[in-house]
Amino acid sequence: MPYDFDGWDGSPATAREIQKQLATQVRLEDDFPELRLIAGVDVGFEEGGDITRAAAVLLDARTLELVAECVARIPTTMPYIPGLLSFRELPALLQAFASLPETPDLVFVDGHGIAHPRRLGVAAHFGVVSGLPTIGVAKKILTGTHAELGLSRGSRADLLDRRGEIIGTVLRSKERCLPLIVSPGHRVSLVSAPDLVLAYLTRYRLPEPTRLADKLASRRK
DNA sequence: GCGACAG
DNA sequence: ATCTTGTCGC
Repeated sequence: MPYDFDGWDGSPATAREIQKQLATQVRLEDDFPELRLIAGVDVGFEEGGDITRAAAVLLDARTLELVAECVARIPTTMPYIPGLLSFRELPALLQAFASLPETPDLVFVDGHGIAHPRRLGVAAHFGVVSGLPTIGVAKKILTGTHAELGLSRGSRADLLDRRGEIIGTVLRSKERCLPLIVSPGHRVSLVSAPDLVLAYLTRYRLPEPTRLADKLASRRK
C-alpha cells in the first residue's frame, strides 16, 4: 500500500466507499446572521512537494483584523488527483486549524464545496469532519458549466452540473479578474455562500480569510 | 475510446 | 500547487 489515510489504500474502490459515506452526511442547513469569528484555511508545499504546509487564520468578522495564525507542516502522503483533493490536504488542514486559539463561526476553504463530481470537495469534507459551517472558494472550475456573467464586481451566474442542478456560484469578486467559484461546504446555503464571500471582500480578488491563509501557506508576502 | 481535470 | 523577471494594462 503506497498511501494510508483513514483506510485509504490508493484504490478507486476504497475511495468510492469513503466518499459515499461522507457524502450522505453533507447537509445544507440554515444561515446565520451574527458572526463573531471567521477563519480561512489553505495549503501550500515545500521541498518540491515533499512537505505539505497548511495555514489557518482567524479573523474578527467585524473588523477583518487578524486574530491568530497557525501553520502545520507534515510529510506529503498522496499525489494530487482531481476529485480527491481532500484526501491529500485535509490532514494538514485539520492540524493547522486545531491549533487556532478559538473556534470560528464560519470557515472559508480554498477549493470547492459541493461543486464537485460527488458533492464532496475539500470544503465540504472539512465541514463534515469539523462539524462547522464552511464555504468553498476556488479559482477554477472542477466540474459544471455556467452562462456568461457581467464584468462588474458582484456579478454572478449559477454553476450547473450535467443535469442542470445548481451546485455553486460563479462570482466576479473584482473587476477585470477571473471570477471565483463559490459553493457551500457544510451548513451554508447556495444563496448565502456568495453573499458571505462578498461580505469579507476588500480590494483583492480573494476574500480576506482565504487571501491571508493563501499567503501564509505559500509563504509569500 | 477521447478529453477534462480544484490544488 | 510549484518552478520564475519583466512587462502590459487599468
